Amino acid sequence: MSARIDTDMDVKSRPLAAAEPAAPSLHGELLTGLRNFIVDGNLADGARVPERALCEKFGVSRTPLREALKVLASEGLIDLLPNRGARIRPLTPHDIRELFDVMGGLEALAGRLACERATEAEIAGVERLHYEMYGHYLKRDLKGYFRCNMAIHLGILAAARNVMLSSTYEGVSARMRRQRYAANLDQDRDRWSQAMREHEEILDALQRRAGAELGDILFRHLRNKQIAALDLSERVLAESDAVDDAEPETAAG
Amino acid sequence: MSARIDTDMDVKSRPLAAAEPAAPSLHGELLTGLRNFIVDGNLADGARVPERALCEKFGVSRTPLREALKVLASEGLIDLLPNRGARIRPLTPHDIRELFDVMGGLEALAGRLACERATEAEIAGVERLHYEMYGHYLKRDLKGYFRCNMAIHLGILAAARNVMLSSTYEGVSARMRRQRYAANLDQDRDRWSQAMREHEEILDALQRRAGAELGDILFRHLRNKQIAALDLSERVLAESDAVDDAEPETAAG
DNA sequence: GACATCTATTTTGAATTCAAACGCGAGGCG
DNA sequence: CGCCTCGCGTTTGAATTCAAAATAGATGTC
Repeated sequence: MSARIDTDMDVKSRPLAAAEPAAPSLHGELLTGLRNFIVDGNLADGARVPERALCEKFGVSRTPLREALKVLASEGLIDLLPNRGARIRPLTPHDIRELFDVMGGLEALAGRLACERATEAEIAGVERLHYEMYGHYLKRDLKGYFRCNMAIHLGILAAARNVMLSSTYEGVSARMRRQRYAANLDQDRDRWSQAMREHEEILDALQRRAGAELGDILFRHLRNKQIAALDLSERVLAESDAVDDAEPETAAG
Repeated sequence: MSARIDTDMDVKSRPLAAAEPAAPSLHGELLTGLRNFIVDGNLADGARVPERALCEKFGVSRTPLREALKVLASEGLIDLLPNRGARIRPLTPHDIRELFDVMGGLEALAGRLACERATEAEIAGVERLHYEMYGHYLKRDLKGYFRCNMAIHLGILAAARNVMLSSTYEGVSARMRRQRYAANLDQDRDRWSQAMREHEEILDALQRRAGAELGDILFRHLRNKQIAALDLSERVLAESDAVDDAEPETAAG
């Protein structure tokens, strides 16, 4: 349980230090900047989004800023309460479960498509990263391990050659990135070696171009990550999720 | 060939008939209304989105309308060209392929989750719909068939109990709905009976709660739909998609 | 007669403005 | 003493305004 779990703390009280004087406001510049600002955790969970302050920070008036907020709300990063402004959307354990499952579905899809479309070079690239990651695993180098891990998943995503998948993935990824449950693999050796074994299977299936199989492995891989992450987050938050399986959801309105 | 393929025709010349005087503009009302307006095909592919006219139609000023346009652009329904306004985003065959694959991934995920979480009643509901659909198939009742088909897929989605999955699905679904390649099943008996057989497998796997298997079937089901749709769309458009496999996509920026 | 250039009008993007809703605090009441 | 109500400043949501960019039209040239 390292630092970096602050769910409600001082983060928000930071005076929004005036960064660069804001570039000439290229079309999507503001949106991206604002999204990064939020994803990077500069605002605490549930905190009000200070419209005024952000206008100054980004050097724009409220009109374009509110446009960006609307987009971020549609992406699920913030909540927009009528007449009560925007707040950072806090993720409940239930939300996290959902996000991991969706992520698992997207990873599975990426794996399947990658098996159909990856070039030999791309597969070789993943293989190289895999062994590099294995090295980090042996040395218990968590940082290097994570870097390779992410590169592998991004490599598979890229090999899937599907722009819409990539952008959907990026959206989900952004929401998860806000959390940073830097899975405590170094504490939990079993999980780490299990993850490593799963990665062996991933590489194997990719090399055999066994799409359905790879998809299945990737989904389960994410499931296991989810379990580890929730285990951690629940241990930390000790926040019951009673409402969880309550609402059957009528889906697509 | 039936009607309803108009890709470029008179649709746009419609004078934007002033509909209802626009409700009291509940928070997301405008956005939803505008999205439906576009999804329903009231504007032709590539057509300019007439800001001014829509303001009148919905009874709002340009500010909230532009906010809505930004959101729709982020959803991929329209393109927003700097200083040149919004246009309806036309889907190339390449886009359609991507959409179908993503849809397949989402359906697969829904199926997998449904196997974990569906109640017996929900499975029974899908079973009922399945046999009703089979009846329509025997009678060659395309309309009834489609209705049941959609209900089955929505039923599985609902049983997956994942709000984020549902909303992602809805987003993709909306983009596809604009196309309406009312798959010419009545022309293509082979495809129709193949689809019916696939649905037998879907029901079977769901009843056995065989998640991975159901996911696989659903993905392939969508793949086959994709092939049929593209076959149709390409036959109609005769539009080459040369750029297709060109751009490897660096994914997640 | 076709093409290029310059001007007027329209459209876009963003700031400003304005009314309504909210939230906080003081004062009044039970 | 605690709770409720009223009023004031602040914040929000949306219309209006304004400058810059683009489009269309007119004019001149080759």
